[in-house]
Parts: sequence; C-alpha cells; structure tokens
Amino acid sequence: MAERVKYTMRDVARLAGVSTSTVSAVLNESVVVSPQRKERVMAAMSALDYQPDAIARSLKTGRSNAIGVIIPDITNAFYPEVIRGVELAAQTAGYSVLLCDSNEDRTVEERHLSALFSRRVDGVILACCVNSRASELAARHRIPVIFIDRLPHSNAINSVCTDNVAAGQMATEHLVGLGHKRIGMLAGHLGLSPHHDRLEGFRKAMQEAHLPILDEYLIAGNVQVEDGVLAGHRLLELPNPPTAILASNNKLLLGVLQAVEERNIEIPKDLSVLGFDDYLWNMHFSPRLTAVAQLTGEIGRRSFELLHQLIQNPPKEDAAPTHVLIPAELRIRNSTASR
Amino acid sequence: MAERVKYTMRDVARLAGVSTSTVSAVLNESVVVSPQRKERVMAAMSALDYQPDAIARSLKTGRSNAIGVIIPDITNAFYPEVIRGVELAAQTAGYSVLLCDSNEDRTVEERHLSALFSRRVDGVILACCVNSRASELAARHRIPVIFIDRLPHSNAINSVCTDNVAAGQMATEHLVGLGHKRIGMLAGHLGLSPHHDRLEGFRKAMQEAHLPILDEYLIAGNVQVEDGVLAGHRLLELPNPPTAILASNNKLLLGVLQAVEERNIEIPKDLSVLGFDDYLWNMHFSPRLTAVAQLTGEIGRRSFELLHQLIQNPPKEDAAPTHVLIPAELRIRNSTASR
DNA sequence: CTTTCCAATTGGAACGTTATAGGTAATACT
DNA sequence: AGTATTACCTATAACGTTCCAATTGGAAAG
Repeated sequence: MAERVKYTMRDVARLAGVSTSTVSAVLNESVVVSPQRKERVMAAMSALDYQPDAIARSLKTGRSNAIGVIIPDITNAFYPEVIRGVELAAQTAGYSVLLCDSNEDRTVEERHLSALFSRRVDGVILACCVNSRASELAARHRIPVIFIDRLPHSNAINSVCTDNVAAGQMATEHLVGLGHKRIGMLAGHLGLSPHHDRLEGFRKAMQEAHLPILDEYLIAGNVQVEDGVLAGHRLLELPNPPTAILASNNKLLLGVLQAVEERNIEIPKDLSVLGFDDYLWNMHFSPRLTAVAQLTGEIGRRSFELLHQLIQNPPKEDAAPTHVLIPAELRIRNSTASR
Repeated sequence: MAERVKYTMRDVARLAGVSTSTVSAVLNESVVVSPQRKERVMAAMSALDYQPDAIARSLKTGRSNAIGVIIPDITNAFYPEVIRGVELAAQTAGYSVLLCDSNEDRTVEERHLSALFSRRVDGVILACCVNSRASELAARHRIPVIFIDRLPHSNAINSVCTDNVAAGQMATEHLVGLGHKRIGMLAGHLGLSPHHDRLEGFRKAMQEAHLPILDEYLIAGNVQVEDGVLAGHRLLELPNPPTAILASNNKLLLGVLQAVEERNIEIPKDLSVLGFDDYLWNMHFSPRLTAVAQLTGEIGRRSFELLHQLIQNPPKEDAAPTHVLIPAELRIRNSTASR
C-alpha cells in the first residue's frame, strides 16, 4: 500500500473522490458527513495509511496540543516520578510533552522557555530555578504556566505542590512524639520554597511542643551529599548533640548517614534520622529509612489537569490564580525510635 | 513595547520598511543583506520582541528541529541519566526533545511513535519494549531511529548501547578473580537484550575459567524487587548455595539484599553480591555496593550525535546501520570479597 | 411545476514562514 | 553608448491544514 512516504489530505480526498473539506470534516467530526462518504473517506485514509500533519494543523488552529515541562535536574529522582504523572495525564488528553532540563541555571531556563513559546506550546509546567523570572516572561506571552514543587516569591502564579509546611511539621511531630527534645535539622537551601517551608513547619511543631529551637542545631546552605556529610559531623560533634536529625532532602540524608557511619553511631539506638522524599531504596536500606513521602505522581497529574483547564477556558486577566496543595505522607520505618 | 501578544514577520517587515523576504534572510542568514538594512531589521525585531514561529517554519521547511525519545519507564533511574545526556546534546544543537513513556507496553509505544511521526519529528531515540515493531514502522516513514539500551532481534537498526556481554564477563571475572567458584546469577528477563547479553558474558567468563555453570544457580524471569527476593531465597536455601550472586539489574539486587537480610547472612563475609547499574545510593549502602556501571550520559550523548548525523545526511537505502558499543565500568566497593 | 428550504458538500482564503525566480539599480567592461 | 556583471531586494507561490461562505441537489410545500 503506502508506497509514497507521506500522503496529504489532498491524496485522501482524490482517492475518495471528495474535497479536502470533507476529509477534514470526517477527521474532526466538525460538521456532519453522510455515512456513505464518511465510509469512503475512512477507507481511503487507511488505504494510504494517512496520518494528519500536526504541524500544519497547529499552524491553522493556533494550538499545538503540546505542553512544555521544565525541571532543574532530571537526575533528581523526584522529577521523573512527577514527569510520569504529567505524561500519563497528557497522553490520555492527547497532548505531547516537550521536556527541558534547566540544570538549575536561570539563563538556561529562560532559553528553554522562549524555545517553548516559539514552538507555540499551549502551556508550561515548571519547577523553577532560584530567582526565576519565568513568571514575567510567560505573562507577556499570555501562555498559562503551572509552577510545581518550587514556587517563586510572587503569589500571582498558578501552582501545584506538596504542603511542605505541614510536611515539616508532621516530620517534627513524629520525632517529638517519640520523646525527642533535641532535634537538629539540615534545612537545605532556604532560597528554595520547599526547604524554606519545611523549616517553617519544623519551627511550628517545636513551638507548639514548647521545645527550644537552637541555632546550632539548624544548618542551612546547600543540598548535596557532601553538604550533608559536613553538616552531619558538625551536629554530631556538638558537646550536646541532637538525638534526632531531620534532613530536608534525600541527598542531605545520605550525607548524614555517611557521617553517622564514620562515627560508629547506631541508628536508631543512638540517633533517629528522617528525611524527605521516599524512594525505592529507602525501604531497603538498613535500617529501613523513615521518610516523609511526596505524592509525586499526584503532583504531576494534578498539574497537568490544572494546566489543561486553563488552556481550555483561559481565565480573565484579573482572575485569581489557583494554588493546589498536595498532602505529604509520613512513612514510619526503622530509622526513628523513641528516646 | 511588545503590546500585542504575537508579532509576525510582516509586522517586523512593516516596521523596518522592508519585505518579509528580507526579514527571513536576516533571520536565516540565507542570502546577503546590506548592513544598514540588517541593522534596521534587527532593531525592529527587538523592538517588537519578535519570536519566529517554529510551527510555520517547520511546515515550510519540512524539518521540525525536534526529536522524540521513547523509553519504557522513566521511573527507572537509568533512563533519566540517559535522557539528560540526550537533552544536553540536543539543546546545544538547537533541538527540542519530545519525551514519551511507553510503560513497557508495545501498543503504547506504537501510539507514541505515530504521534511523533505526525508531529514530523526529525528522528527518534528509542528504548523499546519486548517484541517491538518500531523498526518496521519507522522504516515505512523513512524517519531515522536510534535504538538504545534494549535492541530488537533484527540487526538492521542503528543502535547505541552498553557492551553488555563484556559487562557480564567483567563482573563474573571479578568474582572469579576473588576466588569464587559457585556463582549464581539472577539473569532477569531474557527477552530483553541487556539481560540476555549479560548472561552470555557470564557464561563466557565461567567457561574460560573452566567453572561449571549449574542450572540451579541461574534464575531468569522477571526484574522486579519481589522477583529478586524470591530468587535470592531460592539460591540461598540450596543445599550447596552459591558464594557469590550476580544480579542483572538494580531492582533484583535490592531483592537479593532483602533476602540476605531476612536470612541473617553477612555480606561480604558469607556472600559476595554485585549488580548492574550504579546509582548514588549504591555507595551509601552498608556495605557499599560493588556494581558494573553503565556510562549513561555517554549513551545519551552518543545516541543524539548519531541521530543528528543521520538527520543531516540521510544514508542510502542500502547503507549498513551503525552500532555503537559503550564500555561498562566495574566499580569495586565492599559487597564483594575474596573467598 | 415552481418555489422554498435545508442538509450535505465544496472552493478558497487564510495561518506564518521559506525559497525561488525575477526585478532594479549601480558599476564595470567592450 | 550599449551591454554585462554584480549586488540587493521583493513578489509570490508554496507547505498541509481548517473553516467560513457559497453552492448544490433533493425533498417538501405551495
């Protein structure tokens, strides 16, 4: 059959003995076509193995049925899970996903953004870099953007993310409930909203439990494994070290674990340890690691849903943005124990 | 400035007092334009914040400057690393990446593939499902495809993947070199080329060492953690159990580790254990896990390079396909010890 | 046997680019 | 002076769709 590489609507029309308008009508079910003709057109389409040209369609309709997803580092296991949620939802809605990795670099993020605009994506889902200006750029193009995971300071944005304040509070309350009073926290990069919020949750829980928040128990800064190792040692060599440590992300947690091992401290006997984000291997570590899990797939799904909705009925200029908060989930395993 | 949402080449042309042809020429540097006019056009472009419409351009030129990437499961940490390599290379070459997850389902894979063709991607990078028919589909559309990681049976394809036979052999030789004679292997799904090849490498190494390959030491089938647990127990409860176990992927390894823990066996004193793929947490496990690492970023980079090359000068109908083999890397840590 | 009406069908003009062929001046060569 | 040559520049026809306005051909009504 399909001997030529690419057949167009004209070819189908010719073969079926109808006009291209009719073929288009059959394809889009936009206007009624008599059963016989519809039949003929369908036959012709499958005889030629005709595939409509999405590019041409986009040019005409002004809609691409594609969305962009920009994330700072696909190597961070959190994002692939989110992407999967987005992808699944997008797929069932007939959308394609353009994936971009900004590598935590604001200028790369902006470059990706304008490439996406140039491709006329219908919307963008974005986990932004520090000091992102994405919001302004998008507003100028009137393209809907959903911020996920990390939120910029401005509140005039649509967002889907974990309720990190509640998550931080929940984690801390778990430790408090186990009888811990001296709790340390590796708070991560406070310029990033998740870390900032988790610290706030920590503070809230400590205050409500009437426990003191000691400056030397709080270490903020970077978020890599090495930073966790350093901070872990700093906490553990304190004259009066914490009996529990909360790490604001998974890499910091790995760092703490390394520091702990280097000092021959036993978890959870001597020290309780707990981190954010829960991955497969967390439950295969020894001890199995207690963690506050984010519902990553849900974040992905919800953010596509919200975006899709904004695409289909664009809100008025002055409409209030939507903020979706996804609850986190405490998964108690063996790295935390009562004091 | 940019008061209207979207400006076209006509707007720029009007403002600069030239024809659209000239604007196009400036944009593409296709024909020489006098310095003064070029200046004027550039000024007009930035005054309007003009962004060329990639869709219209694609329609005209027949090239989209986009590639598709289809993978079976983005949640498997191997793929994000590969994707990052692809993305980086694509980005510098001015290509966008359309990401699709086939969820290990052949029909989904095919749906994605035709969506990509419909979007007129310039090429596809594909880690295929079992029994994939992607090769035939792509050939019919004359769109170049690079198979990565998993190769279909046919040899008439372009591919970039780890030299898994050598990798399996290397892993086995490491164990043999440590004095192990009774070596078990969780071989994974033999319908997938990496697993199949690693087993072949294992066989080769055992034969060359004149060691017997015992049927009861070889367990193939599925590739999930549970499968690893089951297989681990089966090996360890053998009257004469292996002294070393090779797991053909990371999840199987996690399963083995769980079985080991449930039986209170000590690694590496009682049993040496080693897996394929090396992730961050491998080196933070206790004991730190020996692994055969794949150069994931390199696989991504090379596959884009090869694809780009095929896009730029399409090979003749009967040209031989290219196969790129990337070496693996043995990273010796503390889960393997001499016997 | 007109006329009216409605549903089914089609022609053709966009959408925003690129590329080719042709046009126009200015300069260089007989 | 007439003709080539050069160097820019532009008009215009695509690319493959969609969609509106216009057309057609019956059937129903007069």
